[in-house]
Amino acid sequence: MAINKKQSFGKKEQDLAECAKALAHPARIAILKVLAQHNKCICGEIVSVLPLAQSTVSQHLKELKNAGLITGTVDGPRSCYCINWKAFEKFNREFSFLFNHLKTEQACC
Amino acid sequence: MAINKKQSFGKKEQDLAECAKALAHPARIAILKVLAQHNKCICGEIVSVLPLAQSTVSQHLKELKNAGLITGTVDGPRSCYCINWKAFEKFNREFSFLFNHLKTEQACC
DNA sequence: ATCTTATATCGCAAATATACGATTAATAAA
DNA sequence: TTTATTAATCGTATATTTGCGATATAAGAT
Repeated sequence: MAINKKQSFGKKEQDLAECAKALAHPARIAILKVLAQHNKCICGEIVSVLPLAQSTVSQHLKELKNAGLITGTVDGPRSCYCINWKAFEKFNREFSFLFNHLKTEQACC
Repeated sequence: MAINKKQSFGKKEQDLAECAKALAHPARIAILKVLAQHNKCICGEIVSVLPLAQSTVSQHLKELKNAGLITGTVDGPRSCYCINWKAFEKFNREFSFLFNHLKTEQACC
């Protein structure tokens, strides 16, 4: 694109969009699902479950971490990721807050 | 990318990701916010509020409509968009459902 | 010290998204 | 019928994302 216009929107809009972007790929949804089901540190199991190369999974994990949706600690040759439930709750809260005006009214089209 | 791997994931994951992708831009969040505040059909007002060209806004509206998050009817020289609250509720439901395992437990990292 | 194992990072190619101006389409107004 | 007016679509350039193989890194095992 010619210019990046994202900066011209409010911080809330940018943050929400950023978080949504992290969720905008089935691989990352699948990763989160695995993490949620375990709800404990798991390591290379994610790669074996997903139909993607190790490097690709690592990249997706990095994006989820950057977005704050998961936490991760490196522990030598293996690392450990967990869901950051607080971030999810925040996302849900912000998300609802933005749109919870007049929800009961009927749309006209 | 060489190959599109999105198809190798489940339908639920794909749908959720698709919906998240529609939310993954501050302009579209801003559009939804405006629509939510009005909760009635508004037309060119969106263009005048956003810092984007008319054609760009139209494209964003199209994406939101494709994702099912808004409804739109063309009415001659002006069109009319509304939030599809049902779609939002569904998104919220699916989203929570995917991750509501063991939410109360503490993550380990 | 070398080998193994698990994971991150780099570099690249291909696909998709973003943004705009120009054009088109479709109705209302004159 | 001609002339606005409003919004969709087309064509396009540029930016970003996706995905992989190759390589690097970091610790444990031998």
